[in-house]
Amino acid sequence: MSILKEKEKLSTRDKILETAIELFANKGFSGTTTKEIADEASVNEALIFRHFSTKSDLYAAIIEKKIQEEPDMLIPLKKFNETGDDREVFKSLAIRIFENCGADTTFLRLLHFSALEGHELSEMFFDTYVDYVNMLLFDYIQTRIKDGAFKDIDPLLSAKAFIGMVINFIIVQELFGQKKRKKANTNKVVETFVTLFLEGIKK
Amino acid sequence: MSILKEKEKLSTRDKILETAIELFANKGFSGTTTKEIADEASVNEALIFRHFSTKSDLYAAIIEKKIQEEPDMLIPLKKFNETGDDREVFKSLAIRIFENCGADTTFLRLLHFSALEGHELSEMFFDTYVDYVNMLLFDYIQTRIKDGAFKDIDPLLSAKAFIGMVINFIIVQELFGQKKRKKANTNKVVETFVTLFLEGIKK
DNA sequence: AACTTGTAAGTAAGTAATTACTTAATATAT
DNA sequence: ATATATTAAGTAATTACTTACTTACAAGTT
Repeated sequence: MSILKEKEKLSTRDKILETAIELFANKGFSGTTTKEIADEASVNEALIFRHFSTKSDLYAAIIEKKIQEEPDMLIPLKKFNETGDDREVFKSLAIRIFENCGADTTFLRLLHFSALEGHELSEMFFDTYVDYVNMLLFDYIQTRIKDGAFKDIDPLLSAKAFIGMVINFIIVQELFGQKKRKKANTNKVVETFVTLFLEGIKK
Repeated sequence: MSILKEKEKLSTRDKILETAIELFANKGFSGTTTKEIADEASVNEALIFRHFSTKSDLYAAIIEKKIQEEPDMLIPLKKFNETGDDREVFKSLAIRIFENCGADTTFLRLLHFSALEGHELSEMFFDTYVDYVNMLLFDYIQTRIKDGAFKDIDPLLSAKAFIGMVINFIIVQELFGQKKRKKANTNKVVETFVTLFLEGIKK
């Protein structure tokens, strides 16, 4: 396995972390045992507790790591002011979200498990991603309303509407998605959502 | 507690079921112990296994029960043909979804936990609710396109877009929602979403 | 009424396996 | 030689689930 080969190069601590990320994302916190993590990482179980004092600490370290990783999902939003093309802005945002959440379910599953299982860092996790995207898009929409390009509609709700269309589509496909269900053409989905939204909000 | 008083009237089997629903919804399958269920239901732990041969069987019984309960979320969609008012149709659907998912998080949490934890009945659970609503709305939109009232846009994607806006809003508020975060005015949210969507899809 | 019988409801105490976590000894590297 | 990495073998507590026993209650027979 290429994954194993990569892991052999990693430090013990990182082997534990990477394996734990996979397992916690797949089975949640209480569904994952420390023995399982150790076996999967080919590491003695006691080493987990040498690096992280408790199982909860390991979980917290994982979420903190995910929080600190600059989510490049947010990059296109920072270039908002540079372009005047609404369609391009919303398209690139949607595509970024698809690439970030759709390609690998680990992130989405981790985020959902942490919320459902009520982890203390779940709130921060959520704020870093979902809330932050909402605020950036909120700013953009507000500006375009002031420009007179968009209708005088609640900018935060509009932002949530657009994000909701995209995110929920991905969640249904990736989190609830069955094997048999065929994946949709991302480009067509994005085009349709952006058209629908812009036709609805443009003056 | 009124809940406890109600439970006293229930049969042992129903006491177990109701308590298990609460606990599985709050802490997931692997996060809930049979002893916990027994204690919370004021029932001897052995009785759980008299009624359900395994913990998994109990979980399956719960999901099956939820699946069989006619979801009244779907009622307004069946009256689609009776009215010609698009705005009223989408508004009543959105309000229904808010009432069904927003009032009590039990259902949403159960649905999400079952998907994340990969329960065998999760797929059927999903189809009964999410997929079914999608199909009903898909039919309506398709009809309105043929009527010439809506643009010639992909009807399934449009349906998913609208449902996505609403559902994701509720999920963020109820599943990820923190105590401090103030709940939005449901009516305003629905009005904004329906306006946005209809302006986008109407010819 | 009294007694037997059958069946379901309920319980206390146990099972073996697994849990998160520890300890104390050993290997390795500097 | 000193510090660090790694390990086998433990710990007490908890897990899902079982066993063997008692109680409750209704039906049938005398």
